Amino acid sequence: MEMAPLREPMWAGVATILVMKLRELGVDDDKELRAFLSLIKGSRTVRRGEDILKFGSLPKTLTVLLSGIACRYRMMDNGRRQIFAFQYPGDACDYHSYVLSRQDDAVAAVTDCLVGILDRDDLESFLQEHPRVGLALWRATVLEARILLEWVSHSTQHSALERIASLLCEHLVRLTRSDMSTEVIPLTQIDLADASGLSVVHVNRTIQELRELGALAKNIHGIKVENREMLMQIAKFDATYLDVGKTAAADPPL
Amino acid sequence: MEMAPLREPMWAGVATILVMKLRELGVDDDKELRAFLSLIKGSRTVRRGEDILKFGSLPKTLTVLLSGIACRYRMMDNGRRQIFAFQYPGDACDYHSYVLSRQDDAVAAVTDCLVGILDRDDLESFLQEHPRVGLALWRATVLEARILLEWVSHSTQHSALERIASLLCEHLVRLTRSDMSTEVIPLTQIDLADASGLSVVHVNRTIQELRELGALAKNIHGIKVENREMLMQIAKFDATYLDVGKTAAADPPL
DNA sequence: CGCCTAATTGAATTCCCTCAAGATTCGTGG
DNA sequence: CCACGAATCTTGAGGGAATTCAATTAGGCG
Repeated sequence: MEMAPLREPMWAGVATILVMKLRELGVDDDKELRAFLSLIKGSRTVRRGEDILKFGSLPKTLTVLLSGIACRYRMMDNGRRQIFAFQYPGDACDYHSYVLSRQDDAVAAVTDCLVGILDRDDLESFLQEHPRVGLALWRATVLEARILLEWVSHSTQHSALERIASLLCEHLVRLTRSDMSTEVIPLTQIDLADASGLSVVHVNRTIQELRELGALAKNIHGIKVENREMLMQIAKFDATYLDVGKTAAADPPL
Repeated sequence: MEMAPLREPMWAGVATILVMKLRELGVDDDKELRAFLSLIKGSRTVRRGEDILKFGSLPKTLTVLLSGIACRYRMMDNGRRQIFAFQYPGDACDYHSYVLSRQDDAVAAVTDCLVGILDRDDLESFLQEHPRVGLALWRATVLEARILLEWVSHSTQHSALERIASLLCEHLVRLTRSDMSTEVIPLTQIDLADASGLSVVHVNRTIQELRELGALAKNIHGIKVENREMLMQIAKFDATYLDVGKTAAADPPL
């Protein structure tokens, strides 16, 4: 499934997403940004449902998502799939395996995806010379961990309605930020079940309740948000956990 | 609560724990290790139940745990406490707030603790010059995230018995590694409830079940492991998630 | 047009929660 | 060293949210 070599690589336009991401994470030196982009050695398309990274594979590369939505997951003993994180354009797929040299979970394409490939050793020496970029990637890891943490607190203390609503809000925000259509949230109810830890049956009933309440559109297959405000309210959603803190703490009067 | 200035600071002996930790995380240069230790500017004792770091505080420092057990937590709307992570000697208390400049959760002492304080700016410039240490701290963050991830997968897919057993196994391993007594696991059933997301009542019943099964000691107040093997088996415990991968992938024949 | 995946519905069950009251232990000060 | 209050642990009963199992319907795609 190799791409034909192109003079203008197909990810040229899409690289701006990576730049945006790194800027958000605190890399503000244009030279560094460009240098980082030049680490991308190739790209690969992955169709919906296929694995981007297999469980247990030895990582000689780092993979970044350039377009589409992916998820990090693991198959449990009982045959169910547990999704730990969703990934949007600009997110790296396998920070964890990069720093731990171990691939303990797999990454799959939730929609059709385009991914970029960086060489592990290239990146390593790059980070030696650009510790600021290293810090940025570290930040990205922590942000991902924060999302997981948010899920944990939701899953133990809140009702299914709130949890599903939360999950949908998160995707709504991340879709918007990635300039993707928010017309329909491109997740199946099975995806939602695997991510929330609820059964598919109950996810279905919850979705129906959200439709009944008017938060989601009725008579439609797929998940379409009808009333964004209402959904946010049901989820008691607060998007700050998705961001690097540019709040008060960032610039204290020191 | 300032310490009297001592010629031999009381954390002198305890510093070896930090060195061990950093070695595990891949820092093998003795000079770097020593330099890192010299960043510790002071220490502080915190009594069981007190906060080490308050929610929302502006971090000008990084705090490392030198002895005792601590936990990262957040108070939920409904008044319950959700514990996200336990910390053992050598662990930093607030990586997250360090890289995000934001303190979104609090840290409390589960047992009496001694913590060391590093200056934020000192550390920042140190990391600029020692990117390898930065990578090590990044690794530590990822390891912490891995533990959380393990909890997530357990909490959705497994029974209370397995979950509590898992939690206990984790502490057993971490106590052992920190050269602390494993006679009694120094957590209350309330701590376990806050960490697992189960109700105290149900934690209690689960503990009793574990006692009945012979995994925990009977007729004892506090939690004492009677049969380590059995507990591991009940939890289907696999400790690899607690480690930096020193497996096959770490030294490929390149 | 037919297959496969996804969505939907119903019924019975189970695990865990809440509420509420007691028993036990710990820590602290007298 | 003992006593008292506070925290922790224990026990019972009843209820509810989400699960499992099983079957059916609807859509998407070749």
